[in-house]
Amino acid sequence: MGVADAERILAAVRAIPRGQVASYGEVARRAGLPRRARLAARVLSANTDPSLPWHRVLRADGRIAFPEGSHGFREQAQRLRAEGVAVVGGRVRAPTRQGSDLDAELWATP
DNA sequence: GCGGTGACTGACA
DNA sequence: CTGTCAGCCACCG
Repeated sequence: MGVADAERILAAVRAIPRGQVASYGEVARRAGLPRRARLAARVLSANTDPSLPWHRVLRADGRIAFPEGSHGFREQAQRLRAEGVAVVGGRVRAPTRQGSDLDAELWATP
């Protein structure tokens, strides 16, 4: 593994549009590294680039990965809300079936 | 080398 | 809805 993998993961994170989110697993998959969700998490924890939209990355179930109440948790929730993403109880509004049709791709948020 | 530890996941109970 | 559990893999003592 190496810098190349980390770079691809960072690129995948930077590719998440404003107001949208993706899971660690998805980020890894888009980086060409399927099943490497943990690596994606590691890369983010090691990241120093302040311009990286790390807050758009969540767990597969839509919950924020940090423990509730922690600094990271609060900052991520705040950053998400700042760009219009609804965060309720540490979790991003999931793609509830009844909505339109194909919002299963990425979770856009009103 | 070995065991513990995560910004993780999908399957199953 | 909550909880386990087996995979997962880089890192660290």
